[in-house]
Amino acid sequence: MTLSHSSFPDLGDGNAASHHARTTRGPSMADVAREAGVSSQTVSRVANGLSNVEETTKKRVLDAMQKLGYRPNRAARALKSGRFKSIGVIMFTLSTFGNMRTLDAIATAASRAGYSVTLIPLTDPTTGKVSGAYHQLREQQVDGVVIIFEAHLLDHADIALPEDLPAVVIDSNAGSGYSVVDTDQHQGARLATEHLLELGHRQVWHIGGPDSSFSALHRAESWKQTLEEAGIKAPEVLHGDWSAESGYRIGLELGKNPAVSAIFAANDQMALGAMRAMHELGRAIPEDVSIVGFDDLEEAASFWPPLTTIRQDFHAVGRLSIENLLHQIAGDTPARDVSVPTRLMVRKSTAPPAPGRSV
Amino acid sequence: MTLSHSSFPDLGDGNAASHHARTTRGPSMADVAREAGVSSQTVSRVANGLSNVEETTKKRVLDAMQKLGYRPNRAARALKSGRFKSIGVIMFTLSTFGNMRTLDAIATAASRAGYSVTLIPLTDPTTGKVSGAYHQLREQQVDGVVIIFEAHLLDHADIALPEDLPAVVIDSNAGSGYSVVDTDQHQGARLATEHLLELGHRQVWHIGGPDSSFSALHRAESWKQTLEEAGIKAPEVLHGDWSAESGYRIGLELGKNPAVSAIFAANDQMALGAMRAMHELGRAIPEDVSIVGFDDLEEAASFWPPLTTIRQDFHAVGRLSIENLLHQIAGDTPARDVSVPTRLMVRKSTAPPAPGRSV
DNA sequence: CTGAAAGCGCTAACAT
DNA sequence: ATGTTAGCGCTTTCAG
Repeated sequence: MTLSHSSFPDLGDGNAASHHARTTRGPSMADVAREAGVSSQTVSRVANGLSNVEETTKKRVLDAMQKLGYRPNRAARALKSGRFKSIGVIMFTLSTFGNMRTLDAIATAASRAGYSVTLIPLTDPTTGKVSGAYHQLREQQVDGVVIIFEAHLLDHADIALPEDLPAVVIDSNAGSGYSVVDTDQHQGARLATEHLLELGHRQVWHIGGPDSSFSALHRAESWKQTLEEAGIKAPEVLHGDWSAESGYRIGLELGKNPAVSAIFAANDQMALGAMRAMHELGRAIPEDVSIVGFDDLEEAASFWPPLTTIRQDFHAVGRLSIENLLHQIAGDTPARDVSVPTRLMVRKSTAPPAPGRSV
Repeated sequence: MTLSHSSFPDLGDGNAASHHARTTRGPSMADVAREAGVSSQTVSRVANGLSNVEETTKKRVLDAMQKLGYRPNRAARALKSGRFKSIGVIMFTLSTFGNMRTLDAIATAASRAGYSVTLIPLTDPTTGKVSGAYHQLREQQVDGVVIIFEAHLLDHADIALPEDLPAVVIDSNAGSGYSVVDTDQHQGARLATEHLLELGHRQVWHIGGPDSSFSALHRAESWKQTLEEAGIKAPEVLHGDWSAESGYRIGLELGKNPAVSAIFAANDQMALGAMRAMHELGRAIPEDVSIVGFDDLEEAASFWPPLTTIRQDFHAVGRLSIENLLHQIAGDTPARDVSVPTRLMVRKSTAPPAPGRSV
């Protein structure tokens, strides 16, 4: 592996040892134009891939660009055109598995389309409050934004976007006026619940996310509905906070009740916590109690026992968000709401109930 | 929760229903200047917080800004000044816990300093190859870059940076000419190994990361050295690929050997995989074999049993990178290399060896 | 198909 | 302490 500084093609001399860095400017269109013996206009046309340039001229320009190592100046382009080839990502926290997967996909899809991605952290680190996103955005110079929600952090937040700024929200239920891209929470929760029911369990308990989260809400709703369609009255939702710790706490309660044979946790972390509780309580998984998670973390297959869970396609969510946003930027009207299906991953944490153990 | 479009302060009329969005431009310095009855230069001075403006004038300008809802145009500023108030983050994959945590800290620290963060995905998604970072960067308009390494992906990559571009590399051993900020891998691995030794284990096996990774290399070196200092000849390193799956595979081998009573895995995922292997093999943790990880994932405390591991302070790594980079951008010469210490988190996966079991 | 002119919004350099 | 001038590198508009 090497990692080396390389000098600029057009600079043979030593460093300026100046105080403020980045004094160097690369070649401009004018330089290329001079080199190629054309007007800078023509260079611009070539740079933007416009059609009406003769082949031979085009080649001359391209050669000149190559020779000088020309790179367009985005600032100048933005200043003039009002477009930035940049999309902003507004998020509250990066440190969740789903968000980072999604961001990864966003970055990849955006870069493929020639857009750069700017992170816009919304919580003002100094005050801890959500601060004027609106103003931030006017300043940030982006052509559109993707908003990744952490609903439970948002109770008191108004995110007011400039009216003409294309936006996509990644979260179910974002409300008025926005394109929404999200995992199909309903379908996922139904898959999980039906799996347990089909195994022969007569009741399924649910460890839910915080009740301020829309994803959590939808998963709980769908779990309840699936149960009711099977003629089962759903028990109360036990609300965790997505953390393994909270799943552990709730799992301890649930585990003490011998009637509990099947648990659907709203994410893999809480499922992990619940499994730990069962281990401590001496309840065997899956013999005594079956557990299903949601997300399919990388590690879920290595939990003990390997966790049956619902796989979310975060990559698709990210990719489709950008697709949608790019359409909006181009002035098209894309599909308003996009729902990404999930898949049930059956592993070792679920099995039919032990005979005579369930209610 | 509300999420609403808000109209521009200076626009009362309806939408233009135009094709290409973002036709609206906010008020410029000239507008503010007119409103306040001063020259746009004075507005610029106020906007940049320069000292030499009279209080009353300053207030007039501030009021005008407020009234018009003025926001500076970064593109114009960048075009003129050659500085962008933006830092680039070059990374190969977002989808690891550590990288994400680090990125989070970077975004926070940068934003606090008034810098925005631009993601620069280095692997060209279309070709899958590492493509001209150099050119990307010249185009991206950033004042500096933080490079987050995944060394094992980098075997054939030359990252050539413009010579005068401030840069910080997050990885031990990055080589020539760069500021390096990283977790103190040596200290961490020593902590882990010593912990096992102090418990009374006579030998410690090591599940290492891929041998193309510098972090993995350093952890392995330090493990070996610690062992040798205790008069123990270290066994061969078993190389995984950071995944839980690889830890499981290696754990299966290790577990079959009754002499193995203590394992140090180079990350928590591999430790998790090794634990799964022990469970399947019927080797009790920690009674039969002790396991130590590295990273301290959020979930590590909820593994079964809760994992003893080395906590990395990713947040500090991110924050210090930005600190260092900002110094460079300002023209100062910051500390060249920064090492962030780790902490041993003792949980339930380690214990003294069962009597008569170790070699 | 190509070029000339104008100006996007800002700041650096020089007046006053 | 404030204003004037010039121009960053590009694209848009209009002429040829």
